[in-house]
Amino acid sequence: MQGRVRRHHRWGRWRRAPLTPTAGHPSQPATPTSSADGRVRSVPDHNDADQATPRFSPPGRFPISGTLAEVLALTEAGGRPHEEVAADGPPPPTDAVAGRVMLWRHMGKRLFGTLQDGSGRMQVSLFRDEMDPEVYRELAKGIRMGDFIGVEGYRYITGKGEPTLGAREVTVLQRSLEPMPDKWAGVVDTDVRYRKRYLDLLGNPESRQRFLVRSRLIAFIRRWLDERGFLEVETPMLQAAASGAAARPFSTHHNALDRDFYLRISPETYLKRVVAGGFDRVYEIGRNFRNEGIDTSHLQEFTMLEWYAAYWDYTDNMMAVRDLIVAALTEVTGSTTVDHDGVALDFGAPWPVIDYRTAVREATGIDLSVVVDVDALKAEIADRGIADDLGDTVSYGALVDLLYKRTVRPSLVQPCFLVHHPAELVPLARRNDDDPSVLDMFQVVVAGWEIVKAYSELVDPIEQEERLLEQVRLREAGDDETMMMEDDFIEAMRHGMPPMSGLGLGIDRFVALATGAPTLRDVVLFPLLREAPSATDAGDAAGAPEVD
RNA sequence: GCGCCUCUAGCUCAAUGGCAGAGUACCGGACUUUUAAUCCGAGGGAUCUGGGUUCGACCCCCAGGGGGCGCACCA
Repeated sequence: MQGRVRRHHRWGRWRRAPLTPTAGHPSQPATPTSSADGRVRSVPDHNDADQATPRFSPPGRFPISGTLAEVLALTEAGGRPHEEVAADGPPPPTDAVAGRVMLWRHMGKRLFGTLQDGSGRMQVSLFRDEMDPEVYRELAKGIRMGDFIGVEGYRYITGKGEPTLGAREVTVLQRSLEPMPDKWAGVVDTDVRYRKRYLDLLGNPESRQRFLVRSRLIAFIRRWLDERGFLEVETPMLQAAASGAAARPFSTHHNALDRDFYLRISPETYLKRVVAGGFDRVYEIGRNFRNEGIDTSHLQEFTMLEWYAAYWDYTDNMMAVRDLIVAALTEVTGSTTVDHDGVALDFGAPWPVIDYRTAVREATGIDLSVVVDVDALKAEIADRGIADDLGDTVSYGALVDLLYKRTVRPSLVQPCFLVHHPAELVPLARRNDDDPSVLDMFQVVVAGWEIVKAYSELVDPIEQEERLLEQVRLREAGDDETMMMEDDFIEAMRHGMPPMSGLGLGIDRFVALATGAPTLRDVVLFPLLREAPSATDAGDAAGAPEVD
């Protein structure tokens, strides 16, 4: 890495004399135009990287007849050998393609280049005998990796069987002033991969594939929900009270109102208000924000799917989400088995249903149906040496959660349903009719990752108010991850809410599992990072960011 | 926040405490079927920063910065 200031001293490539007579003169920009015979276009060049404006006027559009993948398929299907196609001289162009030059192999009187666009790659060729030799020379010497070009040409198959577009005209669309990533190794430095994601996408096909899968997966989920009568809605990200999850929020400030707001940690209570308004099935795919630590399975802003269905309970959601996950995996990967860190996760097999308190008892010997208050649970946890330093944990729910995460969750590898969490864990969930100390709730846990959380919703305004007041008491006692009271939400519930069940699915984690990505940062285009060191800071030279 | 690892040419990586190198990219040249083309030649370095030890530091020590992993926190 180097600072901007020094770059121009290193790079001689642009100090070369311009290749065309008019290319170097600002008042006479070398617009790429057809040469006299109308067959090939010349190569405009920059001759000085300090010149901010390119000294040619690249065309603003280039009509293509198809993507590289499309033209490649046509060529594969109908292409004939070059001797045959060009037996009576070079044939007229049949296709027009455009893309970034990834490889440029010059071999004297002919050259082969590889273009890349959003659909893939395709080889193009230039023959000196099929164009003005001077223009051929300019193209052969002037095009560099990273440049964008448009090629009009004819299809043929090379002797080695490679479908190729033989160029009759080449148009330089825009040039690259910076070098491309190593053409074999790509970008390896993770810092560069995250900060300059465009280079990662260009040079690392597996990264590109991951984001393709992400997009397809989200599109599939929308389609799946739309087909089942769900309506996509949007609810506020700026909220007066952060609610719907146990997490610390980011706060921000509205100037005109002179009032602080929180970035939402969950859309839950707003989506329930929408259901109260008569839209029986709604969903939202959007960003949630949580002010927490950074690791491979947590992001500060993450994408969550939440849906709510009136007249469903949590068992309806168990069936629905399993169907969705299996269908989505099949759609984007063609399989119901994914590899995670060398472990094959089989979503196609039955998902066992694991009772939360039973699992905790089997893992620790602590029976949560007997140990029901904070101090007793603390003592049990300390006695067994499961965790120390519990002094600042003030709520029973938080302790239970900690216990589970330490002892049970890591052992849940294959997809499973974890059900009937203790009632203290979620103040918005409905209690079980037979055992009010647990919730009608489940999570889907895979590889120790919670990818789904869902429950039958509490729609009784009286009980809801009581349980949120308990959260407020816990907050006053020092638990900073409780939910806040929302009078407006309670009021909506007092107007009446149908029985319903909601579900949340962590899109980032699902994508990471589907693509075998070891960290969530690999499935987010621009993950939050520390501030890049500034190029203007005295003494700095490493990792200088590209500010332009 | 704590611990461990890491940072060398644009990129990917070498270099017992003794003249900082290769591949690739870029620049010049050769080449009529290449596939990371090949071959010949040239240029390119505050070895992340600052301090220290030493006759001598990419290398050892201290401090700082970026990144990764683990722990903690959390979905």
